[in-house]
Amino acid sequence: MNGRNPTAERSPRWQAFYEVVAQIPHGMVATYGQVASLAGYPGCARQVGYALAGMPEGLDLPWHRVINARGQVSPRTWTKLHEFQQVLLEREGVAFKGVRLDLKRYRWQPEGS
DNA sequence: ATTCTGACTTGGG
DNA sequence: CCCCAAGCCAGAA
Repeated sequence: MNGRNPTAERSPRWQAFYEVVAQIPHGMVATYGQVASLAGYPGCARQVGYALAGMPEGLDLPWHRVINARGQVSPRTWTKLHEFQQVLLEREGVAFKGVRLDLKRYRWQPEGS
């Protein structure tokens, strides 16, 4: 199913997810679970993907920098956006090894650690 | 109110 | 490395 913009704006959780995604630096990536935790909602990884699906088009978010824990772009069910997503990442200098990328190398680590 | 589904994660085998 | 079950939230029927 697809998202609806209105719900995104009245849901504080989705709002928090967007805030985190917006902070992912160029050339780096974060997993859904990571975004969820940083947003203050650990365990809600699924909701992150759900929120991004309903992301307003006007919103300028680096949604392509969010991938799954396996280090690969999550395939969409009804669209080919995953292909586009990989292109966008490669364009930022992220190298894919087949369908995956090296998470240890490209994973975003906020504020030292 | 109940059921199903989805851009997921994690732990075990 | 792969596959499976459970947990998770929100929206649609």
